[in-house]
Formats: sequence, C-alpha cells, structure tokens
Amino acid sequence: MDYSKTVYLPKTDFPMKANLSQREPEILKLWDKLDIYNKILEKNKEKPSYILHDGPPYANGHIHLGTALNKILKDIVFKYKSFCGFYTPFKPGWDCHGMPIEHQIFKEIGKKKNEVDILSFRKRAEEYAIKFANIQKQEFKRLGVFADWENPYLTLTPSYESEIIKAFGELALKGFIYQTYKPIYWCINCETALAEAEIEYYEKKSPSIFVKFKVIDDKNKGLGENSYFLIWTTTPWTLPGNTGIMVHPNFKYVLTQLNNEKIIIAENRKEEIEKITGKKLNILQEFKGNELEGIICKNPLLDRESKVVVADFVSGEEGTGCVHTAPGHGEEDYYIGIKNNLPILSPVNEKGEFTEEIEEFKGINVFKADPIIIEKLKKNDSLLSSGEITHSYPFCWRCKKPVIYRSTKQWFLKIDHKNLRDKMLTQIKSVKWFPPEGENRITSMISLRPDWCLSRQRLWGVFIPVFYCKNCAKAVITKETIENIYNLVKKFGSNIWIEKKEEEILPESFKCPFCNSKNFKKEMDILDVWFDSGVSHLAVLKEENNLKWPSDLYLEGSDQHRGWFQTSLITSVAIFEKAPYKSVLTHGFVVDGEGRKMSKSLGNVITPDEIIKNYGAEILRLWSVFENYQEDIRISDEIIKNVVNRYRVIRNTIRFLLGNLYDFKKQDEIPYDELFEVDKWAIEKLKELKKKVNEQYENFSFNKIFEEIYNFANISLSAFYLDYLKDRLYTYSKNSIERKAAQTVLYKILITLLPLIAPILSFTAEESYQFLPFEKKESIFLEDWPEIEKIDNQLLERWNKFFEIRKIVLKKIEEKREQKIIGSSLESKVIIKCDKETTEFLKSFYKINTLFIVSEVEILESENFEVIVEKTKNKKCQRCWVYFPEVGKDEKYPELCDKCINVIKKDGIFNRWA
RNA sequence: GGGCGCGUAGCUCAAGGGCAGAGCACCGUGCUGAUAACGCGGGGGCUGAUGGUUCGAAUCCAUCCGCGCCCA
Repeated sequence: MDYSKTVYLPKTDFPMKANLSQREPEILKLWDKLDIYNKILEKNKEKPSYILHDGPPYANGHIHLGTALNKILKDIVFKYKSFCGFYTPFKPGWDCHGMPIEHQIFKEIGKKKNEVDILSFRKRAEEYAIKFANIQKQEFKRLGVFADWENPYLTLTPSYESEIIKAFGELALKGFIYQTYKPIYWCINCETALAEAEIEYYEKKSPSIFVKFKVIDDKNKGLGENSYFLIWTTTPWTLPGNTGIMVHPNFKYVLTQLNNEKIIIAENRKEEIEKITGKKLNILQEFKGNELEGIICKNPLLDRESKVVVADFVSGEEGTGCVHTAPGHGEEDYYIGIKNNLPILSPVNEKGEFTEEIEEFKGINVFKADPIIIEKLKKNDSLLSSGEITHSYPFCWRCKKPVIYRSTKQWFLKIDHKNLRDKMLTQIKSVKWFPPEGENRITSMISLRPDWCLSRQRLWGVFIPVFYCKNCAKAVITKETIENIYNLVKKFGSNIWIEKKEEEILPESFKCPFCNSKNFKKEMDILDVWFDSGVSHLAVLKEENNLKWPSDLYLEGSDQHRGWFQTSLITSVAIFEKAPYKSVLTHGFVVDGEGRKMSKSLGNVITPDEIIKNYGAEILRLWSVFENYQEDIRISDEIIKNVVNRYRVIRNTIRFLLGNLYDFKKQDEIPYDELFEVDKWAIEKLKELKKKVNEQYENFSFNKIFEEIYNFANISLSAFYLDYLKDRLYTYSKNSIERKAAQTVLYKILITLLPLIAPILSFTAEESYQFLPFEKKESIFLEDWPEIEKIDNQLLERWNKFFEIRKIVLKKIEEKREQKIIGSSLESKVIIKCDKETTEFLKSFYKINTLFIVSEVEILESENFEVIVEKTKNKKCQRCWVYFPEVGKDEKYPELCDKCINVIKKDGIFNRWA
C-alpha cells in the first residue's frame, strides 16, 4: 500500500519560485498600505534616536548602481537600528543646484550664458531638478528602501536656501570668508567664465619661445655676473604676469656657458637646448633644484622681480626644467604662487585685453600681444630662440575659440583661520571611521587642502550674499544684511536676489559701514554647489524635523572623503567646533566583472532597472552585501547568477521551515530541557549565529552577515539538521515529543532568522512572514530583534567531535555507493571500530544511526580506528523507509516497522492533513 | 605624475611567517517524502610579476604591472 498519505509532509503556500519582479510590487503595496515607515517610528518613538544623515544624490538622470548600492546600504542600517529599538527617522535629500543641471539646460535651449534671461533659466533648472528628484524617489522606493519619502529635503527650497545664506553669514562674521584673485578658464569671445565641463581640447598652433631671466640676486650661490635662468613658454602674453620660476627640488641643475653668458637649466634638458642653440654648453657648476630656491631674477619685460620657487610637478620631459610661473594665468601657477607668496596679477580684462596694470600693452588683445612681446624680448636680448608648436589646448565648448586663464576676484573660505585646520584634524580623530583607512585618507586631505574657493560665475545656485559699496568699493556683509537676506530668501527663495534691486534686499536705510554711502551693487557670483550640501547638517538635522545634531552616521562612496565628508566638516567645525557626524562609513565603487569602471564608451554599463526587471530588487539588495563593499564592488552576469543561487538556497530553507510548521502552535513549544540533544545543538548553533550576525551588523560587515546566515542555512541546517529531522517530522506521531520538539526548534529558527535577514532580504522576509501559520504582527519590521543568549560551548565542542567522525562515515558510505552496493544511505549498516573512549563517546548519542541517516550502527571496541559500511540485512519499512529487523513480522502490517505500526494505530491511516 | 586602497581557484571570500582553505559554479553520483528542491563525493592554485630578507614567504621589504577613488 501507499503509505505516503500517512506521513506528515511539509505543507505551505509559500512558493518555491520567487518570481520577484512580479511579487515585489505587491509587497511594496502592503508596506504602503501599512505606512510601514511611520509605524516603525511610532513603535520606537520613546527610544533613543539613531540618525543616519542622507547625503544628497545629484538630481540629474536616473539612479545607477552606485546610488542604488548607497541607498540600499543606508536602508540596511536604518532597518537594523530600528529593529534594535532605536528611533530612526530617515530624511532623504537631493542636491539640486550646480553645473551639471545648468549645462544640461544650456544644451536644451542652445543659448550662451549671457544670452539668457536669468530668472526663466533658473525656473527651467528648478523644474528639471524637481523632475529628477521625483523620478529617483520612485526608483529608490522600488528598491524597498524605507524613508520619509513624503518629506525629503531639496537644496533648492526656500527653507534650505535660507539656511545656506545663514551659514555663509555666520562664517563671514566669524572671519572665515575673504576675497582674492584666482585664475579661472575664461572665454574672451563669450566674455564668460567657463567650468571644466565646458572646455574642449583641440590641437592649436602656438609660439614656442625660450626666454632668459637675468639673475639679480643669487643669494650667495656664486652664480656671478651675467647669469640667466632659461624658461620655455607657449603663451608669451602671460610673461607680463610672471612673478616666479619653478624648479624641481630633486632635479640636477647646471650653470652652463653660452657665448659670454651663463645659463641655468636642468641637466637632463641640456642636450635638447644644445640642439636648439646649435652650441655646445659647457657645465660650470651643478646644483640640486632646492638649492636654487629663493634666487631673484628680473622679469625681462618689466621692472619686476621673479622669484625661484620649488614644485615637484615640474616636468623633466619638456622645456628647460625651469618653468615660467604666472600665478594669475594658471591653476598650478596659482597654487604655487599662494604657497610662496608670489604676487597674483590679473592684468587682463574680460575682453582679453591688457589693462592699465601693464601700461605698455594696454588695450591689446592677449593673442595679438604675442608677436609684440616676442619682438620686445628679441630687442632687449632676452630671447634665446623662437618657433612654433602644435599642441592640445583648451577651447570654449560654445564658440570653439581658444580660452585663456584669467584671474578674477573670488570668495574663499580660509582653512587656517582660527586654527580651523587643526581643529578639524582633532575632530577627525574623535570620529569612528569604517573602514579605518578612511581616517588616514581624510586626514591627509585636510592637512594639505588649500582654501575653499566658494565663488562660481554661474547662474544655477544660491547667490553669494554680499554687497559692494559703489562709493568706496568695499565688500559689505554684516549681521543685519544677512538677517534681512535670510528672511527674504526663506519667504521667497533665492530668486529674490535677482528679482529685487539692491535697496530692496538691504535693510531699510542701510549705510556702508566704511563710508556711509547708500549705493550698493550686489554680488552676482553664486556659491559652489558643494557649499549647499556642505551645510546640510545645519539645514536638515534640526529638531523641527525630529532629527538631531550631530548625526550618528554618514554613509557614502569613498569619493566623498574629498567631497561631502570634508565640506560638511569644514562648515561644522568652523561654526560649532565639532564634527557633524559621530561615525562615517564609506563604500567602494561599482565596477564591471573585470574591475573596470562602468562607462558608456566601454559598453559595460549595467543599470539597476535591468537587474530589477530580470531578477528583482531583492537580488540587487543581496548583491549590495554579497561582496566586501569597502573595496570596489564588481558586478557581472556570473556574479548575479551566484547571488541568485544563494538567494534560492535561503528561500528554500525558509520554505522548508514554513512547510513543517503548518500544524504548530505557540503553545506546542517544548521547553529547552526536554529537547533531544541534537535539538539543543541546533539551538546553540542558532544562538551562535545570532551573536555573530549581531556583531557584524554593529561593525557594518554586511557581507559577513550574509555569509554567516548562508552557511547556517546551508551547512548546519540543510546538510545535517533538517535532513536528519525529516524522519522525526514526517513519520512520528502527530503530537509526539519527537515531532513537537523538532517543530519547536524549527519555529525558533524561523522567528530568529526572519529578523536577521529582514534588513537585507526585506521583500522575502516580509513575504515569508505573511505565511507564518500562527499569530503575528502586521509586518516583520514591527518585530523585535532576537535577544542574544549565552552559548553552551561545551555542547558544541562535543558535537564538533561527532561531526569529525560523521565525515568519515559519509565518505565510506559514498565508497559503497560508487561500488553500486547501496543507493540510499538508509540501505547501509555502519560498523565503527574504535578505542574505549570513542566507544563511550559514540554510545552516548541517542539513536546515533538516525544522526548518520543509516539504518544500523554497530560500535565495537578496538585498538585501531576503522569504519566499515555494508549493506543492511534488514527489511525496509514502507512508511519510514528505515530498514528494521522486525519488518514483516506483524500480521496486519507486514510492511512496517514497530514504530510506524504504533503511529498508524494511534493517528489512523489517513492522517496526513488531519 | 602624486596621495589612498586593492590584486589568493571560473566567482565571492578566509588564512597576516610554518602542509593554501570554505561556499558557489563545474564534473560525477544518490534520492524521488524540500523535486525547477535536497544529500554525498571529486577535480580545480607558480597566492598579479620580479628580486630580496628568512631554515621557511600568499604573509615582511623593494621594484614593476594591472585596477579603482581622489588630486595635478
């Protein structure tokens, strides 16, 4: 007869096939209906808070794998901390101003910066940013991320913008803000500043000249009369702005004889210079670059000094090793100039003409000045050689004309004011960095960073709230002006700066504090967009948002060491003398299967959307913790397949647990002491898992969390405990201690496992929670985190010894299987020969044959250890499939063993769904 | 070019001076009462390269190569 109807097989509607891309939207609806985010907050509202402050992604384009990864990791932290009972409001944000959006709008409308109406342009930019913030919001929600989606922070709202004004004002009043010249890309045709993104590089023909700078003070280096530094340049027009000569501190320089003059060049450039001059250069003296530092030369065009300074980026590949330095006409020149106190000149106006600063060339276009300058150098015998060169040169993206570096006045935040740099370095030490290398990284960046240039000659951003007195030309920023602007911006937004005239933005009858004049001109530069997000801790972490300052955690990509971590720290320490975060976690970048970054040109871009459509957001969530996120995180078809595989194993284990609990009620629970020893082993393994997983959540070691859970499900459960338990679950009497004890353990495992996986596998945890066949809450996320319990290590040790022997037994069984002597392991009889101690050890295990899943075990005392497997001579019980000697002896049930006969008598024949 | 980091099996990760390991994938196989599931067994490595320190190096040192982030 068919006894399969008489065994208690698993039963559940929880499907084996996940079908995630269809099922997830259903679960999202459930969460929406429950208003799960607010329910979680409600549950913990009296508890201590844990504030994870969301770094705002840029509101441009769709989310990509990097932003998805970032938000998923934040969501995992949010869910874990809320499970642990913290009050965890999470306010998401978007960065809305700045160049990328501005650039995009210019592309769409096909106009130049000085051709547009500022207000309508800004309106368009605003619409664009809001549109993409909303798109990304939907995309983040689809990932199963819980957040206060209805109340995000946008950096373009009046309330946020007014906080930017306030922060700038505080910094200014504390003396951190100053104004000075800095070179920027400038198009003299469009008469506008250009950002890096607006530059295109093309080949250009330029003059190539070698120029002598006469030494006027050799600082006792013994150079003697008629010594010259030889420099090379392709932009003769920048020579009037020259205030220095850079040499490499470690290069070898030589003083050489050329005709009746002495020329200093790098030794390894000598041959090249000999070619150009056609003369052999005899070495008179040698120097290391840093020995030349401080020597004073004379600018060959004007009566101005030019100081020798060292810079380790000086090239040994071209030129003379002595580099003409005009701090007003180049980025590197500028930083070197600042470092060495070289004057930063800006003798060129917006049309690209020399100003009265260089009387001789006043009104002359810089490019047209080149031949004039070359001619003058030739006349005063400063020109060694002159030629032409074709090289890569920056051009304007709009008019395609060559651009120049031009210095304009810009606003800066002084990093060394009031010991800000040192204070930041101290604060960095008090912050916990995950991984710890992050501390080192940001420390070295802060130690070296230059002052922060806050000015941008752009349209899409918050205006720098400064006025210039038309009478005395001084910049004016006072407590009163800031307060007035703050109130106006809070009410009307930053457009007010354009919409209103100066006198309407200034406090009533405001007078210049320097000269009492009443005529002002407002600053038209905007703030660096990094300033916007850099003050988010001020604008967002406020009581009115139920948040608090400082935050507990910032969690962003490792590029933010230079970006947001740093800008936030600067504003925070400058204003409050304290870091805005207690800990900072960084993750690496998403790269392809070969470790290369994703780019359109490489064609290796994978989008979150593809993964969601093909596999489900759950797979993306699992991928996010699958690898060590502290390094680069790879993604490829193979990796995704791997992730999917592991997902299936976890899902199936949950399904097996659910299926075997269909008739279990909480009151059936068997107390720990009455459980079988193997059940206690499973409980101890579960405790061990809880402890490890908890530690790893605390350390944010997400990939280890999943590995632990996976190994538990796969190795402890699937490969041993569950396999072993089938006999007890399926074949013992419905309400027997064997069966109820087993179910007790499965129940405990399941209700522990679901919270442990829920922060990561949120969809699956919720889905399976809804299938629990007993009383429960509305959502898994309203459950409590499993309590950590003391582990019985002695018991685990004892069982480790058992597993060593089991491994040998399994190997021997496999040998017999290969020899086609047995198929199912239940066909085998295991004979273990071993010493007295081991004999006693093995005999102490209850029904050890069931632990090996074999029918018979014989333990014999012997000097040598040996395991023998043979085919059992017993007959197979048709109900429990175990081979017993008594099978065939009962008249009524000749196919069954004694145990099964008793079960049938007790439970009845057709008992399966009873 | 500089700073920080990474490089161990096809993939994801361990081992941090003492026999190079796990899971997945792969191959073989069992079961048919987790069945698009589950069990068991197996093969697979010049630890990115070269040189050094050491009785002994995946591990420590140097150089190089490749990759990522940031900066120039």
